[in-house]
This record gives sequence, structure tokens and C-alpha cells, in this order.
Amino acid sequence: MNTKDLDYFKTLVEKRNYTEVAEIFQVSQPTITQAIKRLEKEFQTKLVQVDRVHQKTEITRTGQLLFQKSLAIQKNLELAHKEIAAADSKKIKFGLPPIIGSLYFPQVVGELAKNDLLDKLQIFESGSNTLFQKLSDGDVDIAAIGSLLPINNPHFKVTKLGTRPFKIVVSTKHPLAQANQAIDFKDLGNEKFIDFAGQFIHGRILHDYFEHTGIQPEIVQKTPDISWYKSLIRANIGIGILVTDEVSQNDENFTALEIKNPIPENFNVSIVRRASYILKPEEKQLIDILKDIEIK
Amino acid sequence: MNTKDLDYFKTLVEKRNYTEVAEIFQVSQPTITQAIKRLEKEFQTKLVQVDRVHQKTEITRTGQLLFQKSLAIQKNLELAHKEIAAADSKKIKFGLPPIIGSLYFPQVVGELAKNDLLDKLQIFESGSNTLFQKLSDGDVDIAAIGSLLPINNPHFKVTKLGTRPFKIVVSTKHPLAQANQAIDFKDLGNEKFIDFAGQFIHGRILHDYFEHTGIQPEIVQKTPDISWYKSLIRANIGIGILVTDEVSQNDENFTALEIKNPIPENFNVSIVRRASYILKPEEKQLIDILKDIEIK
DNA sequence: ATACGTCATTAATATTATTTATGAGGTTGA
DNA sequence: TCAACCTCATAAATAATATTAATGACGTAT
Repeated sequence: MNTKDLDYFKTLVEKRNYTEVAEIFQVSQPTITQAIKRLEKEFQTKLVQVDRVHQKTEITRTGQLLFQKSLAIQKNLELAHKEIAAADSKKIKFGLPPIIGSLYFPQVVGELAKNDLLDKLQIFESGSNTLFQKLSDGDVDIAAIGSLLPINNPHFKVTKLGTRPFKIVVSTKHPLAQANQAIDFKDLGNEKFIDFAGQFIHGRILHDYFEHTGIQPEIVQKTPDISWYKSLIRANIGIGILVTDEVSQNDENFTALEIKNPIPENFNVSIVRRASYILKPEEKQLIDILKDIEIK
Repeated sequence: MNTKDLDYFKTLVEKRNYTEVAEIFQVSQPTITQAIKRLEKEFQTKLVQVDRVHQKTEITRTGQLLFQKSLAIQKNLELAHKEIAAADSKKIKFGLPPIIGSLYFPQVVGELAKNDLLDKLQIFESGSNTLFQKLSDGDVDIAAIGSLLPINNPHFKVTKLGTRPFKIVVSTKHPLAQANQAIDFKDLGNEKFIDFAGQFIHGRILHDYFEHTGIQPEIVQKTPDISWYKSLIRANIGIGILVTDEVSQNDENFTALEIKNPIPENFNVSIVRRASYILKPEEKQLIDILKDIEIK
């Protein structure tokens, strides 16, 4: 079967006009008619139903089924072309969410530079959802992903880097900092909280905690930026949650408190790639280095 | 591009021998040589490297990339054939895990029979993992799935039916049945538990509870069958967890107790189908009926 | 009625895939 | 070392397939 026939068919489904499709592909109109006939013979079914009376071209259910498959096949061919075209390049198309970039990357920059990988990295900064899209489309080949749940999708290969618990963070001036012991989240109903704006995983987690403990504390501020968030906590405007590493050890204005009875949602950091992708040597090296960061 | 070339290539990658591939497809050997050359020209890359000295045929990295895509394309074509071949049949290939079958189906059988759907159902009983595989392969077209987490995979369309909490179940003879009030899981450290054998979601949940409360109670029995499980509880051999509906209202030997501070993992029941599948009218009707069951 | 738009049909032609025949490169074993 | 053998490549001939040109059928619009 010729994929060109699928191309014709796909465009016919979209345009519903044989003549127009022929013009688009710069071929004669009977070419399209014959291509559809070939497909109908191959699949032993009627794909297209021309209704002259109502002047419309209908796609049968089997036609719609084949259309869906044509899309997938085209996407695969496109991916093959993209991947093969980029095969000689030493560049690594790497997706990196800003949070992970600022959290974990400082730790590895040295090692990456030592292995001559730093200038090969072509970094695409986006949120996790966008990165999954970019992975699917072949716009990035490897991505670091922060997720609440372990990623479980046979179309992706996942290398787990580590899991970090969320902690309550308070200013050192805050009463809770004095006690400095594990905290039951449900005892925080009367505290003032700083919330996260935008697509932050942190925000989801914070609200999951609210929901599962049934408390409804006051939200005094909302910010889309982690460093703002920290500043607000330091200034004791309110309290919040962060992943351990986001609180640097020697920051005297901060106290991070463990949560008693934590919900089973942690911040999972993983390296994700398409299951159908074959790594370049440089990419293997990169993943090996990332795997070796001990996430403390 | 002709998909036959991809077939030849795929088999060549597997067999690493042009002559053998030619024999398999009952064509002459140069046919295979030319097919590979066509692909190499199309993708502007060397796909296969014949090493006469070491007597082996190597597949380049770009060859491996194309191989992966060939697999996916073949799978799509196969799916198209399967779906289209089954298009005229009124049968609904429906996947149903035994637990869900026994839990929710009694409620809808009447409605299904009324709409003449019951005899159209071709039921495949398997666990969720197997069902996902069968969905991918086109062996079933629609499946009911019980999962702890909402299903989030762009290759599937999901219709959520409902979410059920897990409860502690004890025999009426058990002391906890007397109190008959919500229970904190971490207070159950000294109880005897019945565990689940096999792939039951229930088993995972039970152990998640153990882990998140930090208790390590005694496991007195392990069973792969829900009705055995119930019998053991009724006989007061130990206590366990079940989804609400699994405990029939009028069963006097049972008490179901709510869990205080539940973990955010519920038993989610969903109807799942391939994203690329187009429903038959009967299938649409089935889903509409299932959606309307109010899961109490 | 006539002109026009859209698709189907058919035979002729162009393109593409396959085969036949042969050669090149290498191994194996007497 | 040389003949026999295996495997793949090359080239020209042939077979198979896709495309076109020419035309007709069916319906709408004016």
C-alpha cells in the first residue's frame, strides 16, 4: 500500500472535494478517484460516499476509522524524517521545566561541562504538559519532567531520578519555627498561606492537602514565581510548601518542617523520552550523568 | 512511499539477511536490495551496513529509528484492518474486569436487555493491565477499567463513571463493629488483616495504607478471590478493605467503616476506548447507559 | 435549454517495482 | 590455492502499477 494514497485520502476527508485535492497535490482528478478506489479495494469497504443530490461528500464510519489511522501513520513518518534529519547533529534537544532547571541543574553543570555536553544542550524551557507535546512531536528528544505521579505510558521511556517530599516552610520568625518538629497539616487551619499562581505542581499539592485535611486556611498572596514565593515566606507574610531542595541549607530566614501523615504525592523527577527513540551516544552520556546526581 | 518497503525493511532488521527476507516474501533477492535503496534515498541516510568481513549485517542508528517507526506504522495498518473488518458486526468487544463486572453490572443488566444490547456484548474478562493491552491491539474496543488514579493518556478516550472510597470491613462479631464509627487507619496496627493475592487494586491500596500510616499489622490470610475474601471477613478471621458497593446493604455479617483521613486513592471506574476509534451506534448507546448508572 | 461543477470510467502513457542474469567480495574446506 | 559456496550489488528487461487525457454521467444554477 502506498502512503501517498493515505495522504490523498486524508486531504479528501478534510476538503471533501476530489478536484480540490487533485489541485493541492498537482495531479489530475482521476488520480484521486483511483487512489480512493485502491484503498477501498485494499480494505474491502466503502470509504467515501458522494451524495450528488445534497452536494456533499460523506465519509463512512470505516472511512473515519481509516482517517484516524492515516493521521497516526503520517505522524510516524514525519517523526522518522525529523529524527533521521537530526541524526548527524551533535545537539541534544532537551526539554527542561524552569523549576527543575533551577533546582537540580546547578548541581550538574560542572559535570556536564567536563564531558563537553553543556554546549551540545539545546534547552527548551516549558511546563510539563507542553514538554510531553514536544516529545510526541519530536521537537525535543529528551525531557526532564516533574510530576506528582510516576509516569506510566507505554509511549514513553522513563528514567526515574528521584522523589522529593514536600515540606511546610515558615519564616524563622514564625512560631512554628521555634517548635521545629514534624507538623500535622490539619493543625494549620488558622495559618495564613501563600499560594502558587499558574501551572505549578506545588499549587496542586497545596490544594490537595487542603482538601484531604478538610481545612480552609486564608490565602494572603498568590505568586507565579518561586523566588517571590520564598521572599514572601521569609518576610513572614504567610507560610507555604516547597520541595526540600528549594530551601537552601544555609538560609537563616527559613525553616522547613516535615509533614506528619503526608499524602502519597511527592515531587517525582524523571527523564522522559519517546519509547521509539534511539539515543545518540551524547544523549546516553547525558542521562548517565543525570542519573548519578545523588538527589539528597 | 510504499509500506511494502517498510515490511521488507522490518523483516530485514529482524533477520539480518537479504536472501532470507526475499524467501519469506517469495520475491527475488534484488527486490529487497532495491527496496532498502529506495528507503535510503527517501530518508537520505544509510540504513543497513553490510560487513562482509565479520559476516554480519548491521543496522545503523537511523535504521533503528526507522525500524521503530515501521513497527508503529504496521500496527496502525493492522488496527485499521481489524476495525474495518469488524465494522459490519453488531457485536461490541467489551473488556470487563471481574470486580467491576460483579459490582456494577447487576445494576445495568436490565437496562441493557431492554435496549437489546445484552446479546451484542462480547465480554472479555481480564485485569486492567491486560485490558489496556487488548485495547491497544484492537482485541477489545471498549473497556471498563478500575484504577486508583485517573487515566491520563492521550491515546485513550476516557469517560469517568464514578469514584468509590475504600472502607474498612469487619465482621459484625468484631469489636470495631460495635463502635460503628469512622476509624483512623493508624489505630489498626494490632488487628489481623486479610490480604489480596494477585493483581487486585485492593491489595495495592491496602499496602499503601500500611505504608502511609507506618503500621505493620499481621497478615493472617491471602486470597485471590473477592468472595473468599468476604467469607474470611464474615468468619471474623481478620479484617480488610473493600469498596462500599462490595458490601451488600442487607448482609448482616458485615460492617463497613469509614476511614478518617483517607489517602487520595479511590477506586475510579472509567470507560476507556482508543482515541482513534469511532464508536458504532450500539457502542454509543452502551456508553450512554453506563454513564447514567448513578453510582451511589 | 445551456453552462457549469463534480466525480466516474476507460484506454493510453508514464512511472515504478520486480525479475533475470551476472558479477563482486568474501568464507570454507579439500 | 583453488573450486564451491554464500551473500549482496548492479544493470537491463519485463511486469506491475499509477497517472493522465479524453470523455461521459449526474446534478445544480440561471
